[in-house]
Amino acid sequence: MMSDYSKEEIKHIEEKWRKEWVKRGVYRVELSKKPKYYVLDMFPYPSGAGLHVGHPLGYIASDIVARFKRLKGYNVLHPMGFDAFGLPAEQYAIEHGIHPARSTEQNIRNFIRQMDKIGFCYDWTREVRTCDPSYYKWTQWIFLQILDSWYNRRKDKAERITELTKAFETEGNISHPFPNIKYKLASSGKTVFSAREWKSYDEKSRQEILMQYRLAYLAYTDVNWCEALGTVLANDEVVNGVSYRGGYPVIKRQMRQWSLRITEYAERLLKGLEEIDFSDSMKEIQRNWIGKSTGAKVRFPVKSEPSHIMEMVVFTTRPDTIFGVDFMVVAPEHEMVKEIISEAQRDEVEKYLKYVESRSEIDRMAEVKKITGAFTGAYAINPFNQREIPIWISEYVLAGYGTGAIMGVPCGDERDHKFAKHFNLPITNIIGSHYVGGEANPTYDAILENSDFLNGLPMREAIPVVVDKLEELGIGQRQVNYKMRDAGWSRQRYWGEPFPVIYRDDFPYAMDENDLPLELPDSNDFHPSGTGEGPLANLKDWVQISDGERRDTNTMPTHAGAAWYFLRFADPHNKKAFASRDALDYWGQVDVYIGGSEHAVAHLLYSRLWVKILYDLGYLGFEEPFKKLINQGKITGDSRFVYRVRGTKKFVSAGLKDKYKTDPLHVDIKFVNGLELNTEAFTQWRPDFADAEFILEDGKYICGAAIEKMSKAYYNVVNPDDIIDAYGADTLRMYEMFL
RNA sequence: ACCGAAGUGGUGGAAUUGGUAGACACGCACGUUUCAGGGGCGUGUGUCGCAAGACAUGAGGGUUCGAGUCCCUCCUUCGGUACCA
Repeated sequence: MMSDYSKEEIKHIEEKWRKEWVKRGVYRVELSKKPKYYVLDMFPYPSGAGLHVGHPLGYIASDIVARFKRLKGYNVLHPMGFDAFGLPAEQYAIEHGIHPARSTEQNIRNFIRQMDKIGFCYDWTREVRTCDPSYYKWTQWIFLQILDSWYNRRKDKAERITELTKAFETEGNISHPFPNIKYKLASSGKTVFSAREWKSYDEKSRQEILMQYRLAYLAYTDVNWCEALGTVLANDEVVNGVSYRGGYPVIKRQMRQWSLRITEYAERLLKGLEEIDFSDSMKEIQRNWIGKSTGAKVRFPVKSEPSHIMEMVVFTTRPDTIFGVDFMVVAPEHEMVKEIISEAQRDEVEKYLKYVESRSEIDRMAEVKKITGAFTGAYAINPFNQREIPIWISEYVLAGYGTGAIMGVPCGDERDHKFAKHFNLPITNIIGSHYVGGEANPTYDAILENSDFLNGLPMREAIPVVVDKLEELGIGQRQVNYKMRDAGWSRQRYWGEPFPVIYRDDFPYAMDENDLPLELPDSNDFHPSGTGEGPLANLKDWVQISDGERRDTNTMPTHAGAAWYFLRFADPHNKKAFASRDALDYWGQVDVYIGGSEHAVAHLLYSRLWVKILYDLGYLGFEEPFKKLINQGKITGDSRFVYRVRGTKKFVSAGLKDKYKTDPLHVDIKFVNGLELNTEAFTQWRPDFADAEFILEDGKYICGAAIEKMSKAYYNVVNPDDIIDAYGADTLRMYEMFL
């Protein structure tokens, strides 16, 4: 069974054939008359740590599929590339002064070396890197196409902005209302305008209006701002409301940023799931993310001390419970809050707002048991029975979801119930014996009581009755709501694609396509500007083009380059287009896509979005990028522990550890043979172990063991290089597949 | 907290519809082999017990003649929760 070849011979043979493959170009593919097959791995982020044996798990599987299909006579596209923009390279640059371009280049070289050793049959002539100007030229180009588009709800597809202006010139926006229902015209305070009005607007007003429709648009959105560090932080860098580095307070701050109007595609992204072969759990995750719910929008008049004439709008999936509304809750950030506070409540509300500012969204959702809130002093009027309902603010209502306001029905909703109990608000029971006071009952089956014209109706049947009534009285309507929000597309970072726009009079205009790529300017200062803008703001000469012209100082997120790279592989060297239509038509969709389930929402949704937009605009013949998705699973590591006697430098062998009070410490598996620790190597590992003493059993130090996820932090990583050196590439491949 | 997935020997995992739990393999132990070795062959290997046997599929309940599989409650781990990739 086992070959009689030595390590050196194995190495020699493998190297010889790898060179031969490259020399003969055996894995190069071209367009042909043969049927095609496209096998793709999710391209890696080239981290400084290199590949560990977990990475190749999926790559080996796809390699086997590619080889199989090739032998079956298919023309197989099996490329590899690098998702090379990203935060870690930038942080590395700040800490070590090494330009991200250089560290990224080094890391990629190491990745390729490691992958080559494993003997993958990639067509390296097709390699793409998202940080390469010849690649991101087309990322920027696609962004400009998105910027130049709007979503025509009547045709249910994206169209060019010129189509919209044509409509405005003939009939105003009557057929195409503002996508954002909260938006009102600055000039009139209205939401509609006529053709005549449109023609009377100046350039800036027109652009302002068009911005409300564009699929890529500028708007004020929240960021995590850390005053002490003078920078915007990723959610990952914020832990319990303070910065991960340094522990400084972090607050939310509004910044003018790019967003993609992915919400316009919510329904199509949902429907598209039916025709693609993803696992049920994957589809479930995407469905939940999109979060479609049907219900009604209800308008309540508001009675407040400042006595503005106003109303508030809530979205509810349970309009049948409208007579059980005992309070209203508005998100603390909601713009109406400041207009309705009564004098008596002002101090309390402001104190509360200060508290909320310090809380991350995740904290707000996570700590549901902790009930907080403040009464505004204002009241909403139930439109059916004129009952006065107190309006509260509370962090459990999020501004971004629905209308940012809810109606509180304590007998039917557990969170509302806890809120009412906590603040001693009266609870109206509309479901009779289904509610006994201990906890809420979210049933649909109860017969309604205390509910005026709905009395005696089962709740399920009451829903259409009450919605019809709302529509009849003009105080509400049926409404489909999606939990998904538009995608924030600006990052205050250096290492990403610059936005190909120029600001004139503080308004962005698309750059000329012929001037792309807008290259990332060279820099040796990667520190944030301190003003909330990214490091690019430090490069004054680059930012300020002329007196009236400025560049955007943000860059795109890494999702941008990753949202279309599978298209570039079809025609990676094309200088005239992101890929030729011939190549796109031939290679088409990815037949099998292999990668981790952690990308279920971000990468996979953005890729689906970009493909749908390009399809709508006529650049593609298909609407879904990936026909079939396979999640490859994970490799666990076999960790080893030593046991330090608490408060000493003595380490006790595993068999004797129960005789002492000990703390387990991970020890690098390099120093352990089976379970036996190489104590000499261990003492040299770290300075603080240099004078370690060992309590041995049978003359040996035996380690503890556990199976954990493979991670550098647990010192249980296995580098594929070592396995290949010891056993050869085929052994690694077979072994991983056997696992 | 919410959404998703998963918990079966030392390990990877079998057990297609509710019908012999642990197939197959890795590892380990012992033996064996003109046996360099990480090779070959054999035996053993869930736990307790000398044995008969009893107990075992994250925990606890339930349905059933019969539950890893169905139902309820709970626990743990992993992934995601919108600026990590």
